[in-house]
Amino acid sequence: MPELPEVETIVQELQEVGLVGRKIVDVSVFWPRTVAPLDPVLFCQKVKGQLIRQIFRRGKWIEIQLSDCRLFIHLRMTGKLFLGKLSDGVLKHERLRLQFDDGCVLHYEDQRKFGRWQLNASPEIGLDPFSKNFTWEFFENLLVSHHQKIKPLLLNQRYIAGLGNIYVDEALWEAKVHPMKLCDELSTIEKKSLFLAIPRVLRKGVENKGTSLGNHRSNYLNVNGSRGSNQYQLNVFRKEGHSCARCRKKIIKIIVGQRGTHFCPCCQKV
DNA sequence: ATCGCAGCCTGTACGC
DNA sequence: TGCGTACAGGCTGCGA
Repeated sequence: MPELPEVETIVQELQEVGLVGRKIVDVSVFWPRTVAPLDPVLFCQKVKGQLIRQIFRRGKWIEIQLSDCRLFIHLRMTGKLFLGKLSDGVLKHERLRLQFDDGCVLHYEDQRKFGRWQLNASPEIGLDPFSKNFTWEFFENLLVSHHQKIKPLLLNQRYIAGLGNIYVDEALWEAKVHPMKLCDELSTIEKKSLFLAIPRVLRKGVENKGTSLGNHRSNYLNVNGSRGSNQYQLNVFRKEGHSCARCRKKIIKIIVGQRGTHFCPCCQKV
């Protein structure tokens, strides 16, 4: 579920609520696979007693630097972090919790159990679109050296880290590129437009504190339980049947690389 | 190298 | 109302 803007918002909020500097005095793992392949008992032993030094985002990963190890969290589809109190009972979908020295608790909820907490195993992911190294040369070279549909390439975290289904559809619409167009067949104009659109749609997502679709609890929520507002700014994602904001033709939905894909058949031609 | 599919999970929406 | 099916913002591993 959470893509780069949602994870960035979560990391910012974890910093704002003062997680940095706190000491972890206890750890509970309610769904063992969350910390796989590590044994939950071992995981608790290693994390217990450590101080939170710093919190970063790397693509869709949250990296928490502890006194003498690093914690990498991937929220996948339904992972959420909430701050609570020691007295809180175990929440319905709570899979893990960290307890701090001041009585605060960090709850990790994950309805579908896909999320992962890893110790030290640094994820092998590509360039973050906000990094200095995300240059036109890098992007252009990436596209011309692969013969595949543009959308699956943009979703591949080994190349570019942070884009997911929502922001890829939005970036392709902004750049007027058909999601099934082969990436080594994009024109220079299309490649340049896409190169600019990717950071732009992500930046807008961060400014709006993420996209919270629908209204049930499996959707993305910020650390304080509030919703982002980027869902009100989307142009194509889950907008099938709506009019394109540019040309007024109907947005349609197809499947590309096994993922629901929304685009304007008039603005985005193969 | 790339593609398509199953699998990992739970819950919701929708058709009958 | 109930049941079955499809689908969901992610990612991996497998065979073709």
